Amino acid sequence: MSTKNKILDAAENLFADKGFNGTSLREITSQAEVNLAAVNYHFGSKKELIKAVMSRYMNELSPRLELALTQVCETNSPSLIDVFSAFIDPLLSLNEFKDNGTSNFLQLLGRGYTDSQGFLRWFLTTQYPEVIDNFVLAVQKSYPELTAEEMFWRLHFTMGTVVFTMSSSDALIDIAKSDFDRDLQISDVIRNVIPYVAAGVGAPMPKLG
Amino acid sequence: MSTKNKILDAAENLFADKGFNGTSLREITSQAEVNLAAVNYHFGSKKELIKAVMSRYMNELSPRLELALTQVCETNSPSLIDVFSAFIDPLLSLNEFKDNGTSNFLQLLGRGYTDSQGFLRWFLTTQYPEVIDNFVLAVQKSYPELTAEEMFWRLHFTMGTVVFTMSSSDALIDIAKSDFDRDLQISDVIRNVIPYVAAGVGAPMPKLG
DNA sequence: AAGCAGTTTAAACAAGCGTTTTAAATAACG
DNA sequence: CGTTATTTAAAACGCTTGTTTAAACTGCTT
Repeated sequence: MSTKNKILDAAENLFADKGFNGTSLREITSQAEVNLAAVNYHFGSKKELIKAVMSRYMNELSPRLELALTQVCETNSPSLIDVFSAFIDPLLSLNEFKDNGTSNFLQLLGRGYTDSQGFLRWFLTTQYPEVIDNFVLAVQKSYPELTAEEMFWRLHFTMGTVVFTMSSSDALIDIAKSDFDRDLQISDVIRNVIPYVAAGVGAPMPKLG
Repeated sequence: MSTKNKILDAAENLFADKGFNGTSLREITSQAEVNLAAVNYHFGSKKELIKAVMSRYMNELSPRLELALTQVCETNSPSLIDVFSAFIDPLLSLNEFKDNGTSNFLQLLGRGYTDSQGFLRWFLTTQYPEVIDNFVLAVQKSYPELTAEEMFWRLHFTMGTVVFTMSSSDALIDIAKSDFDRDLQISDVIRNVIPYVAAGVGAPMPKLG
């Protein structure tokens, strides 16, 4: 395995676990068993390393997500459950791409929105806008009465639900084990959250105030 | 104003804005216009300062929330909208307690769940368990079919929605202004999120798999 | 007025951070 | 094989972090 990939793998796991600010380059390089200077040699800076970690996933996920959402749009009358369910397979496919891929990616997404004052949000929305566009189109098709403004709010609420849930999914899975004696995985958490966000996005439009 | 309170006020604003990890004691003391060592003198450590900032709000909020939720439980057949609406007044009352109180508190809550690897979650759930208990009781009253396990998940999803939304509420309000020409405040965001979370928690129980 | 606890101050501490620099080792290629 | 380019290695850089120290100052009581 190349030094570059060893760094990416170690960085990904540590970032997901402890956040970007909370992970030092020395932790990364010592877990990757490479020299400290290798990060700056291969990636230039910590910030560029973060981008590289995210890009590796986005480049894998983005086309699959685009395809799945396009297919949903082409069906006759997709429900919101259908729209959100379109995320399942592309997300779970990240597990074949890499161990713990799904979990890591979703946790990284969560970190990126709260750590580092939104620079990752900027990065994702400017580098991968078509993902959001496709998603908005799919939701519009299944809930045409939703105004653009309500849509904006509800999509952001959904982002919050998913991202927050995933960034603490390890703790949730632990609690589910101890409190309800359930052995769950990240895929179960994803399937669990879908009815929730679908109902949230599908809530009736509030009366005009 | 006492040094202690100057520190608490400055710390609160900076923590809400940049997170706990992202804020240094030197930033806090220079904004508070007190000496650096004053933090350790009055609070002992940065961690204790974080607790103090949160406690100041929780001690204000907790009894009001308890009262409001108890009152909802006493009504005949409360809807989930009623339950979540019970949060509005207690939360907005924090604005009288302090400028930007509501916004700051909710953002701090969000920070506390993602920064610092969940120590704040531990602190809140162990120090203020009655808030959660009351909330669970109220939800059970308005949706008795919900199993304890489903309740656990949905309450956590809700926490995620609210906490994430609030931690990025400033950005959301900016977007609402530029995209939809709306001048919103934190109270509008709260009112906006209620139908969403109420619908999410109220989603039909999924079929047994 | 002296003493004293409570508070504030400036300075220093040790540790960790991202990054850079140096030199040595390795690989690629004519 | 020899030369050039790439990659690794160890050390140091300058800076920031939370915390501690010891001295100075404050306002109050005896």
